[in-house]
Amino acid sequence: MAQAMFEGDDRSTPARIRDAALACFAERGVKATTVRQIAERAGVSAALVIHHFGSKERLRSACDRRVAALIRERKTAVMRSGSGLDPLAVLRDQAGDPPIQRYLARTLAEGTPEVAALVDEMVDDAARYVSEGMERGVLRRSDDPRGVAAVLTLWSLGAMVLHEHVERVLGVDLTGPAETHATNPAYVRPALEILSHGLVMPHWFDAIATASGAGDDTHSGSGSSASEEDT
Amino acid sequence: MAQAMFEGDDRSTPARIRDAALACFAERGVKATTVRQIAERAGVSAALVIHHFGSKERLRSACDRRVAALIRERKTAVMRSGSGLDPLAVLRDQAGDPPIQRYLARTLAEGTPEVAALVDEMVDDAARYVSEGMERGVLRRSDDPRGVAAVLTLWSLGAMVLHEHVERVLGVDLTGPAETHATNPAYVRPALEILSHGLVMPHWFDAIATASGAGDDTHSGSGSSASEEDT
DNA sequence: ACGGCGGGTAAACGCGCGTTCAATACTATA
DNA sequence: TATAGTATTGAACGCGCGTTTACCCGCCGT
Repeated sequence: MAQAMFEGDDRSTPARIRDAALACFAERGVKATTVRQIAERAGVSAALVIHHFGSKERLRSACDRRVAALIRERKTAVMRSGSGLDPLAVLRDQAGDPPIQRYLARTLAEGTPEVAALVDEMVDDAARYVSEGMERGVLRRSDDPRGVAAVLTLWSLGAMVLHEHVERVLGVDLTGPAETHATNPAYVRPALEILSHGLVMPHWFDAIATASGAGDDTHSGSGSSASEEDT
Repeated sequence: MAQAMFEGDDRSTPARIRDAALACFAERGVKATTVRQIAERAGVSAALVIHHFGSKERLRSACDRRVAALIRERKTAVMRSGSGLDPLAVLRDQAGDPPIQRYLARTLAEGTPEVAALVDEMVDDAARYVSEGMERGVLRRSDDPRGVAAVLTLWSLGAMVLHEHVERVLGVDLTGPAETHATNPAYVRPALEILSHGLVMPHWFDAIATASGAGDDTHSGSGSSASEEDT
């Protein structure tokens, strides 16, 4: 009874239940959400939730597919508009309701096949966009454009999963609406700095790369000490 | 009875229980782990687990503190050895047992105060190391060294949380022992490339930065369209 | 010898979960 | 109007959870 059906709610009952589940999963996580909570939010009985979806697990799967569908739908528009480098751009401006970003932040680490497929698609899209950017001279060339795209995508999604820490450390809520963080320098500025100018000085890069064996695909063990690499 | 006590196990019973819980939490997650599973793994009864720790939640808190302690202990050694730029370096080489990395990967997104404090410390350490690197001319200068360090740390930890996706996409297990991935080019190479050479060409960086408002701390709204920025 | 005490346990308790069931309200077709 | 079928429900079921209880046993000080 917490959120009874509005008169003008034209969604079907299964759709309303699914959206209620989506919101609950996003707020509390899947395991911490009970079927009764979902039912209450959708303004129906717990029995009806099971009647329409068979089980909580299948409802969760329906939510996964719903999120994937919404993102795919939005993706074409975003890529057409030209900012395909940023996987988070696809997630932004989803009008916050249903809360897709928080749902993904909760689900990305849980390893469902639907989400895995979605991540794979994001990497593919990013790879396409990175390659294109390199050909057009916007991005620096690389031997491994797909690797670059993958790392880029995973870093972005990782930051989204850790949004709580990002907010505490930098004061930026990555799961909020775009305008609250897309122009917020606290996160964007350092990220842009790193991605454009780079961080390590070129001279030192060579030393690090050869020492860690990453500068040579057919590297020898190099028997190095504790000196490590990457971020 | 799955893993009864060895004769030569000199750990106290509470310590054995805590380590068993650590392993279970790392493998299955906290909510999915039952007190009885922990008890069985430690070779004791479920009642004894509660007797020693009061509740499952306080046992979990003890695990958090244990992990934090192990990392802090290792930290000084790693920083002394000179590779403080990489927060993952601190997590590596923990001898895999107990599985600290997987525990953190599970816990980083769950928002306990102990882990939050640990992340804050990692950011502080990275900030110190980044500033030092800039002064020594190893790293490129920045107006916001702490922001750079924070983004770096969060990207690394995010990749660790998404280790499952990293492994599927790039074939690198970030939660495994160091030698399996520290020299694996699939992840390290693109990451190093981005961090050293940068990605976006300098000429384009200015355009992006001003368009997104990140190039100016006292920026005007710029009323931009869908064109976004960052990773 | 013995009493108490701390480590340890088996059994049970109560709760809340996902799910099932039998019955009711509603709607459309014949 | 009768009938079939679907949407929806309250109540209950069974299970497994975290936790509690009552009890046991071996050791140590006296």
